[in-house]
Amino acid sequence: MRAAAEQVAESLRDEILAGVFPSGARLGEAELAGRLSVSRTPVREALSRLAAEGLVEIQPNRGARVVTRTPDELREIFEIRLRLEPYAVCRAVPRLTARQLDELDDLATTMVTVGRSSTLVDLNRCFHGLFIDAAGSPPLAQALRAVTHAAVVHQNFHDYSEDALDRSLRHHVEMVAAARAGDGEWAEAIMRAHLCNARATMIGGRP
Amino acid sequence: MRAAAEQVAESLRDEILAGVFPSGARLGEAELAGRLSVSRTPVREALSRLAAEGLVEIQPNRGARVVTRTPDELREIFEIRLRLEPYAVCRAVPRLTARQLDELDDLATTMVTVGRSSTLVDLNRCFHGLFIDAAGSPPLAQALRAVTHAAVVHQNFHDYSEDALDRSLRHHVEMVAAARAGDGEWAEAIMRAHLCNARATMIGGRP
DNA sequence: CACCGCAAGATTGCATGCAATCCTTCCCAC
DNA sequence: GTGGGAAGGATTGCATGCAATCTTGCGGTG
Repeated sequence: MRAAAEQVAESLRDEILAGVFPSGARLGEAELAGRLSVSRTPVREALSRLAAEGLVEIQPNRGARVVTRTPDELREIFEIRLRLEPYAVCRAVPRLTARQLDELDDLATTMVTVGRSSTLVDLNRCFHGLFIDAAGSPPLAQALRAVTHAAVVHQNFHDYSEDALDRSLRHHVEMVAAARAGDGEWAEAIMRAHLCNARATMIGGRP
Repeated sequence: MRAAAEQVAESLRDEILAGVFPSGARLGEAELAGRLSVSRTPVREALSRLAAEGLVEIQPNRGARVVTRTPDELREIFEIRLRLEPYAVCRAVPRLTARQLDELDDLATTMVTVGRSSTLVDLNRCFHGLFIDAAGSPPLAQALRAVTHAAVVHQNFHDYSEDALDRSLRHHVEMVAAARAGDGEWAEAIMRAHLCNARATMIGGRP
């Protein structure tokens, strides 16, 4: 993409995922343009892009807002992730380099030590993102990022019970073990459990 | 989206999916703006949008082109569809109205009669799109449209063998029967076979 | 007191203009 | 004859300006 627009999009994406803009926050073009010292044109382009990524929604003549998902949509997003992300992990395992394995190890162990901090969601995003990238399938990565991003916006680990959070972190560690063992099937199974655990705690039990 | 930009995007989307612009065709901003009697601004916005939809790819300072997928990417797109579209059909079946069932019937039977015409791909797109919409899950629809669009660009039924095309059309009819019976499991199974059949003929046998 | 209509301010949508980058082609040196 | 390089044209990227639309606050009316 274009340099300035790319920078604006990246900055906005980071800030939205970091929670700087809460869900539903209004994103005025002029305000963003002023904040980043660019014209409104690249801002509009970035907003368009983020809208397609599922991070913001644009209403004609009414501006852009950070997306708000209904509980139903959140549940659906997990259904999609459950069907794609385990597959991505299975594909990724045989392609992981030693360097990437170490990085995953770092992320998993760090997440255990940092506890409930704001960096936890960042580390989690990196962890899942690394697997998605390592799957080596641009279409898969595109499809998954759209839904994982949308989920992350509403995920801050605050809702996790002590038990659920503990399980989630152990899943990461176990997934790295499975990856080191080269067992894609194992890693895929853990990812499936990982997402079910997340779904149960985020959405609540089956109604 | 904005009125003019929306119109440009829709027009471009239709023309790309209709094959007016072949895969890899250059999409100059000035040319498109002139053709549709708008300024370059909405054209740029539409191209950005279509890029996010996976229909075109934008290279910085080098303009936009209709996407070209490698065989590997096409194969991956089918892997994604195989994991999402049967699920979408299963969800859609209990939600289909009588009117939608009739429409599906029309589409399926029409596709049998028209034979290998250029409208076949359009009808096919409507058929699959109706199921996707009827699933009633915006995130699922978004994820699926991105990959199905990209696949349609490279799909013109020319590569289908007589047998494969026959199977494909019968699948549609059977899917409608399953939907009328309210049997989501049945419809889901046929959709899975339908996609495997398409994958086999479009990609070729397993290497 | 509540509700509807209206006008001013604010914001978005599009057109246009200019600078930056890329592609083409021609020329020159080897 | 071939390869490298530079100038010209063409195209993209961004900034700015203006018209159209929406939001907000106020006044009037029932």
